[in-house]
This record gives sequence, structure tokens and C-alpha cells, in this order.
Amino acid sequence: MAKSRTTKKVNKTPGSSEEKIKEAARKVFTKKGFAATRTRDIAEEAGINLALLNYYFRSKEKLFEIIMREKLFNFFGFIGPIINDESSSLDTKIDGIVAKYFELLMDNPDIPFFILGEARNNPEIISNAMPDKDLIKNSYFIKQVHEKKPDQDPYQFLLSMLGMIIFPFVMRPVFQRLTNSDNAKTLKMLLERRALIPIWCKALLKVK
Amino acid sequence: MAKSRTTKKVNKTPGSSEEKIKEAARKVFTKKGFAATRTRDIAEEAGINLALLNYYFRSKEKLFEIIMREKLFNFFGFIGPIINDESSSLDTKIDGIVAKYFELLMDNPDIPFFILGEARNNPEIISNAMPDKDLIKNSYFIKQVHEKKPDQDPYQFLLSMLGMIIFPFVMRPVFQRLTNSDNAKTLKMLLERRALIPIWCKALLKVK
DNA sequence: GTCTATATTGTGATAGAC
DNA sequence: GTCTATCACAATATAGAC
Repeated sequence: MAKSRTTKKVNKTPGSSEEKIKEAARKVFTKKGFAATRTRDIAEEAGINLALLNYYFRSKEKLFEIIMREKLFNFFGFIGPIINDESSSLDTKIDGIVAKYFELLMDNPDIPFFILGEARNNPEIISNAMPDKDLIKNSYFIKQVHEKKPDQDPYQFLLSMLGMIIFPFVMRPVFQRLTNSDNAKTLKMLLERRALIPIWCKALLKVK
Repeated sequence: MAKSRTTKKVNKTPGSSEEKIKEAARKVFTKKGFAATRTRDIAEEAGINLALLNYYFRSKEKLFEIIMREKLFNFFGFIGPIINDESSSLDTKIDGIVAKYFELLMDNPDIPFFILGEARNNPEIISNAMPDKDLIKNSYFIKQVHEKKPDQDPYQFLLSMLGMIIFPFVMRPVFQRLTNSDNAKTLKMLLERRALIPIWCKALLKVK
């Protein structure tokens, strides 16, 4: 109904069905991946009728693409300002990247796996949905790493840094089984790790 | 038919249908994961009829479990002898682990993602299918790391080492898009990396 | 916009001939 | 052991009432 002047809305508000579906889709897609997710799971999680999902988003694929675009932007876009700051030192950038990613990953531990997994089945999605394809390649950060270690591929350092940051989150379920850790213990380890990684990264740049 | 004395076989030979299905299942499951794999994909890849898959393995789940067990054993079992060798130094173990994992990952780059992905949906599978649940926890390697850095959780080092080794393989599709690398360039990077990581790992143990 | 009911397709599994 | 044909059900998507 919602025809009266007072209740008319743009319907992008948090409580709207459209937003509830997107919120549910974020949760279910990132946790289970595209193939293992059923539209019924999303509808149920959102507390709405299944038909509404198709009413708003036409298909499972279309809804998925929207969420993926969002996540890619979250994951790569937000470090743009840090890695392209020409006034900050390399050490400062390392501190910033580690801090920002830990902040993001603590709240959204499933994002990396989600992106990496879907990129496997469909690599073009990265090129298509990335805010700026050459963001990292052309970054000032990569230039600074190259200047620091001119005889080494700067991506070697980048991969080690990202690996140290992201891998524990990706590996968490396996890790907890392998080490008999509970959530509290793992959390403690991750907090300890947030302080450790910048020190280690700087050590890597000084080797030899 | 195969009734005559000369052609009678145990049918675990490489050319048998059963083995062809398993080989196809290894390939398709590890590449696409359980949910995204259709039994028809496996049958087609194996060049056999779909009905044969159920004849030999009863169900998709049962076939999957067999493959998962195999992969877990490949991935964790084979470092057992290295990490529990009480006569070798920590540095020697690092060299061995890096070399062994690179060897394995160069041939089977999809294994880590496969294991990590399925462990997400079903964490118990790790406990259930692992050759030895406490292999790493009780290893002599962990003891040696702890002795070297008594004031630090030894898993911090292990996670960094594994992250540096495994993460590039997991991230490869995304990495190639982000850096505009082709396969040849990535391969060169990985070979360079195999030599670099042991040096870096030893550097991490000397920090502070 | 939201629901119920249903069409349609995809997919795992089986029956039964050879 | 291997195939063809088919079942049974699950899952996406749509039609149409309200």
C-alpha cells in the first residue's frame, strides 16, 4: 500500500525488503559461496518471501554480482588512499595496511575466501568488478618497495605481507582443528599477530 | 566379459573405469569444490557413463569423501617425517618443508583451496579424515620453534611460513589479474620465491 | 509490494536390458 | 561391467491473486 505522503520512501532504507535481502545475501553468499547457496537460504535469512528476491533482483546471478562488486570494492578499494599516499614512508604504509586489513578481517573474516573462491570459477569477475584494475600495479607503494629492494620483484614482498595477514583468517577452521584451539584462543593469537606482522614485514625488507 | 584367465584383473589398474572415475573426481572436485561439481562433469571427464559412477561409489558424497581423505593425507601426512625428525635442526626443517610444499603445490595448486573451502562448510571433515589429528600440535618442529622464541606463540611463526608458501597459490587467479601477469611470469615469480622463503623464515626467527 | 501456487529446469540416483 | 532410459526431488524462476 504505502501510498500516503508520510510513509512514501525511496526504499533503500535499512528496514526495506530490498535492503534486507541484500544484507542476507551478503551473509549467506560470503559464508557458503555461490554454488552452495540456495535462494531459499537467503529468503529465509532475510525473513521475506522467496518470490520477492526475484522481484527485486531478477535472478540469483544478478544478486550475486551486486554483492561481489561490493565486496571487491571493500577489499581492494579502501587501501587505495594508503598505498598511493606519496607523502608517507614505506614503514608507515605497512603499519596502515596491516591495521586496516585486520580491522576489516576481524569483522568480515569470510571476505578473502569468498573473493578467492569465486575468482577461481570465474576469473573475469575480478577484471570486471574491480574498482580500478591497475590500482596495485601502479601504486606508489609498489614503487617504494622496488626502490628499497631493486634486485627483487616487489610482488614477492607484497605476497608475503598479504599472506601473513590474510592466510590465518582463510585457514582458521582448519587451524583450530589442527591446534585444538577454541575461538577465544584464536582471537588472542590474532590480536598478538596484528602487532607482530608490521615488525616482521620491516624485517623482511632488511634481509641481506 | 573378462572371464578368461589372461584378462582377469583386480581392476585397480590405471586404465580401469573405477580408477578413471577417481582420477576425474580428483580433478573436478579439487577445481570446483563439492557443491559446484556435478556428477555428470565427473563422468564426462572420465569418459564413462554416469550410471557407472553410482555403480562403483554409491553416491557423490561417498566419492567425495574418498578424494578428500586422499588429499588430506597428501597435504598433511607427507610432512610428518620432516617435522618429527629429532635429529635435524630447525633450519633444516624449514628448508625441507618449503621444498616439499613447493614440489607438491607446483603439481597440485588447487589442493589448499579445496581443503580450506570444504573445511568451511564442514569442519568436522578435518578431524575425521586427518591421518593424525595432533600431528602438528605434538610435532618436534613446534617444540623447536618454541625453544627458539620462548616468549612467542610458535603458531605465529608456522602461520607466517605457511602463509608465505601457500597464499600465492591460493591467490594466483586474482594475483594474475591484479598484476597483469601471464602464466610464464607467475611461474618465474614462484621459482624465485621458493629460494626466498627459507631465507625470510630464518630472518623471522631472528627478529628482536 | 507481497504473497501462494505452479511451471521449469537441473541433477543425483536407479531399474533393467545387454 | 556398461549402457539407455527414466524417476524423484530439489532449486530457480514466474504467473497471477490480493
